[in-house]
Amino acid sequence: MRRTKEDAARTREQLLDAAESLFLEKGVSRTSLEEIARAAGMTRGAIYWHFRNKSDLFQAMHERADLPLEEMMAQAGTDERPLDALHDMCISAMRSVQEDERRRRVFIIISQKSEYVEELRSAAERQREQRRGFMAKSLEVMERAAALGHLAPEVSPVIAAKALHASMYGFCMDSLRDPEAYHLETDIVAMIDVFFRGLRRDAQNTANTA
Amino acid sequence: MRRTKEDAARTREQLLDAAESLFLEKGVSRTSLEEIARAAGMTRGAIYWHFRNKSDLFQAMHERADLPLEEMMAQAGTDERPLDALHDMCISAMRSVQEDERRRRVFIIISQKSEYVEELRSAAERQREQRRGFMAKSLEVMERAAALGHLAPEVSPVIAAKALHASMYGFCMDSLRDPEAYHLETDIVAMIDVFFRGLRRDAQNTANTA
DNA sequence: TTGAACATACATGCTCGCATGTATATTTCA
DNA sequence: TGAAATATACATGCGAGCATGTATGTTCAA
Repeated sequence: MRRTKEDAARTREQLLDAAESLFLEKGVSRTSLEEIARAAGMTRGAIYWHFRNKSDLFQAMHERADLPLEEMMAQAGTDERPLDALHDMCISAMRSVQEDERRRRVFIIISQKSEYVEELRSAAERQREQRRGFMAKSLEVMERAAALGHLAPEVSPVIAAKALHASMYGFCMDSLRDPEAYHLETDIVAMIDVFFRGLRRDAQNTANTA
Repeated sequence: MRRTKEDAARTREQLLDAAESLFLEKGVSRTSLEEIARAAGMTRGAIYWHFRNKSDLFQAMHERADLPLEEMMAQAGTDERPLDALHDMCISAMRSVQEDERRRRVFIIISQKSEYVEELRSAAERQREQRRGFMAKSLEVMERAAALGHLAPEVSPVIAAKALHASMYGFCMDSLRDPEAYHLETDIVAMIDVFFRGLRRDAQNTANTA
């Protein structure tokens, strides 16, 4: 009954798919490994072969839907119009969350269907690191924007960076909770525009936000 | 062993206190009723006397820390400077979350330590209603602000209301995750200022934000 | 003395982790 | 090259612990 390497890799993916569906539906803690295995057409033996335990499985599911924010940020860091680049990057990020089914589901799971306590400590720390990375990068961008005189003088780069993260997080959460009410092109983009309006020195510095 | 009514009421509060602590520490699903009872110096019998089950207990804990957003909003609705009133109301709300220990803990529990699935369905719906109420009220305020010409013409009231909720939610979540980095007077107020900068027609309409 | 406010006991059901079984790939070596 | 040796990819079974719910005591205030 032993499968080929490709079969095994496929099994692994199926287990992750099943976990994703069940976590989304019933929550992480209320989903048993038995259920996951059965949904994937396997038994628990398969899970214990591919993953050490439930936390490890969760972690793998999480990593499979990772959003490369750091890289997207890095690009904005060198642009001659930092705020415009950041603005576009935010839209891209929101788009990737809305359009990538898997990513959207995993985001819902980590934000609404799991409890961040001992068992998922490493996952929580991972998210913490991502936040720190985002903050650090966006702070760089804001400081460049300030140096170039694009940032409103009454807005400090640190506050701008913190506000950016909080707002983007909020946009993301609200749109996940009520997808119908947050259409990307009409709502999300407009909300991001409002936010950046608060950051810029004046209207002249605003790029074409058609 | 029968207590007086006051004793019983106190027992109930102690049970809720214990649940709060343990939910925060270990997550809702990983906390057993046995643990809660013992932490309160009781047994599970006491819990089943005061509450129907775990969900009911959770609900009670949640209601005990309710934030009267609706009422706070209603006040802003009649002000002659709607945006200023809303601005101040946001700061008040954030302050009450930061200063009320119980409210802060319960907010962390509902946002990070619980899974919104079947068992907590009613709690989730309750939060949903709160969001809707907040949205509706803030939309009214934004429409008045627009009618008075205080809102920037390129910002629609609907978008303003949606952005307000998302941003406030984000501020709240970030400050709960990393309280040290979000001091109310220096950081939170400044972030709220940035947001309202994006809403207003121009600087002249800004109140004294000393 | 009755019923409110608990305590205690028990039945039931689940889940995890591990240990072991087994059939098939894959490798190795003559 | 081909068959033995071994690693791989699971399936199955079992025990132990734990959580919930309920049923039934027990005690004391009113």
